[in-house]
Amino acid sequence: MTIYRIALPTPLRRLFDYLPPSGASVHPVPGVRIRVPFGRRQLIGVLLEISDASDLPEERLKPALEVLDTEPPLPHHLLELACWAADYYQHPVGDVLQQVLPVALRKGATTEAAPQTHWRVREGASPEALGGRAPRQRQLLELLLTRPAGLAAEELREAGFGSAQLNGLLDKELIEPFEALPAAPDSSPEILKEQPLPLNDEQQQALEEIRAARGFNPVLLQGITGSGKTEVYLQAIGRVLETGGQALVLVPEIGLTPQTVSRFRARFAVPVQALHSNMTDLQRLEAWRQAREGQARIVIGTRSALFTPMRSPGIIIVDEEHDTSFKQQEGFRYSARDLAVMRARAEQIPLVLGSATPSLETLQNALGGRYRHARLTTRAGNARPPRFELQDIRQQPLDEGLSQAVVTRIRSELAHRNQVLVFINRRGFSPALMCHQCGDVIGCDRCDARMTLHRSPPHLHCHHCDHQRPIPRRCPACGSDDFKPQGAGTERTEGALQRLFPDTEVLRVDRDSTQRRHAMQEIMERVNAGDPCILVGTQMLAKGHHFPAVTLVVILDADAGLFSADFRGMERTAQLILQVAGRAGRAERPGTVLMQTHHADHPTLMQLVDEGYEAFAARELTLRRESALPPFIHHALLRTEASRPGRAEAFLSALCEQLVANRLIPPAVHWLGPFPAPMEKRAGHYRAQLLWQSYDRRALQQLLADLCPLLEQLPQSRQVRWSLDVDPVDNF
DNA sequence: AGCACGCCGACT
DNA sequence: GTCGGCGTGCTC
Repeated sequence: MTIYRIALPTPLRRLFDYLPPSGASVHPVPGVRIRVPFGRRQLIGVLLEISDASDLPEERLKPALEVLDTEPPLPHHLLELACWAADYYQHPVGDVLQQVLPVALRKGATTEAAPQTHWRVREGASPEALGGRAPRQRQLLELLLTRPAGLAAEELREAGFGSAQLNGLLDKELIEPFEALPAAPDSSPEILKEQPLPLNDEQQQALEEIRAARGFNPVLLQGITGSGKTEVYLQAIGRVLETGGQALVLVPEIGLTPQTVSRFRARFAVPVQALHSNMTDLQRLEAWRQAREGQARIVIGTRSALFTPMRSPGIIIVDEEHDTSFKQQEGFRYSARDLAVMRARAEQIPLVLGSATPSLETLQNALGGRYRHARLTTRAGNARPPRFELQDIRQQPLDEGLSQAVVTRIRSELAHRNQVLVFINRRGFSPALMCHQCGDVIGCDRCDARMTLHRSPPHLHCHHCDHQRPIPRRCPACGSDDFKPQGAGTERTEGALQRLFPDTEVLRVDRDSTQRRHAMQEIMERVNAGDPCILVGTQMLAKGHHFPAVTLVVILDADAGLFSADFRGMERTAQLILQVAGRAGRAERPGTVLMQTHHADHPTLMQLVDEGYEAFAARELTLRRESALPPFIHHALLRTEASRPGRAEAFLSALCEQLVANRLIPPAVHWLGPFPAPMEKRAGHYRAQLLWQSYDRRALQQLLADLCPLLEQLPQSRQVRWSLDVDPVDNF
């Protein structure tokens, strides 16, 4: 008897047994997709094992319907990696495999190249027929005349032609569509399109570290902003391309800007594929396919691109490795950065983890000798790093959050025709609306949180559950109509600065102001024009873009992360401050970073400012070691939520009792809780959590493996939603 | 997760 | 009388 053991996209943590499809003679290899009946519907799963027996009686087994692949879509080691990750993150393997494959494949598309619409010039057609008008149509026609084999509609769109021109030429019967397989991208023998930049000694040293060992070779590339990390990436990739290899580049979610991609395309003559969020399912599939076939030589993408198969993997680069967007925050809570290490090991290739402000996890691995450590400490082209100043605002009068000293500095910078960046990590007008009569603050009905006041358009908005409502006329508690906004967000700061500097353009950059299509592009054009202006914004300003004409960066609320309940608060704050600081300045105009604070004598803040990130990180690592916190100890956080108060906590208590009763907790594992989540009520649900910790990863894994079946069996589990976060990046 | 079954309240 | 609320059970 032959049994197919299949991983299906359900939250059930097990494989399902099927009989081979009727009429099957040769059995497929594990890894192929199979369509099967499942209850009353059909699902596409991945064959993981072929066995000769099932735990179920044969009459309960159904035959599979159809094998969809002749060859597994994922190469063996990626399938293994996905299964390993399912195990490690305690996520159902069927769901993991589902997420690892391109959407189109989940829905049953073929991995073979699909025909696409192409356009070519009709026989005998000539540009003369167009006369003097329609210059764009003429350009398009001329382009097509140079390509007798035709061009894909896709390529034409990329070249800037739309349906207007195509329809125009079609109407005149000058061109015709036809279906064809996508052409393999140009495989010119040339690798470089432009010459590499000369490297300084540190960059040269870094490049040598990356090439120092054959096979798996993880390197932390720690380089301050502007030190030329990207040039090191490019040259490391160049070497890989020369020997026929491919490169995978992972960037944070906001980091995948057209500029990033164009820098790679400008350097290399080889095909560069970017996987970005506004591609259609079929476009993504085609990019994925080209990577798998080895045609795409460089693949750039965010977290999910980690699982892109490559025919000849040569190097993996994780840029801004400290960025938390590499960790998926729901469902399959994997860390693409950590799995990149696993993948590079499996594929025996070098891995570069790049950052100006490495995560303490990665830094500790480098300091402990598990990764090589290359440092870039000087800015390219003699540019000076920005100078930091703490602006003590204790007892100072503040005008809507702005101290007099800060206003004066902004004025002086603008007078020198420079640009100013004001960073405030809070959107909206003000984070709280208070009744001046009774002191009541308007809270969200569904969360233990205050509602943020927005002025454009005027409404109250809960940033935790997205609930919105109109601003009440009268205080719900006392009936007064005398409200006072408390604290400042970007909208309020923008208004205050516009009032103080009426002749200067104030540009706000946050999620709200950039929602409109091309809004960010328009702002960037204004800034790039170079005229004096003030940029006000959230951390959106800190990522992706560089502002060479900015000479003054003001951090309005440097205290915000200083006393966070999360032990990672200080690390995040330091990374954010340095990231914002790095946006400013160029060679001839060094930048200043002015930090408004009530804690100008805070030792950590002072150390960060005076001695830099590495000294800060060393101190922070000592604290973490002494307090038995990650990266020295390993965490797994069990989050629960229920619609009735107390249920989530009771569920966790019951779980603990069971675990203790069954002696399932290894001595090396300790736990904290259950306790209510820091914001107990959120989006109408009451939340509780339990934190597992251990110095011994294996012991922790052992416990987690026993934990999940128990969680599913607990009688309360239908009333409680739970999720397990292994190696959480925020403990909330 | 889906999807069905099943058993009690306010509607035409 | 039925439409539909969501508790419970199952998926090879």
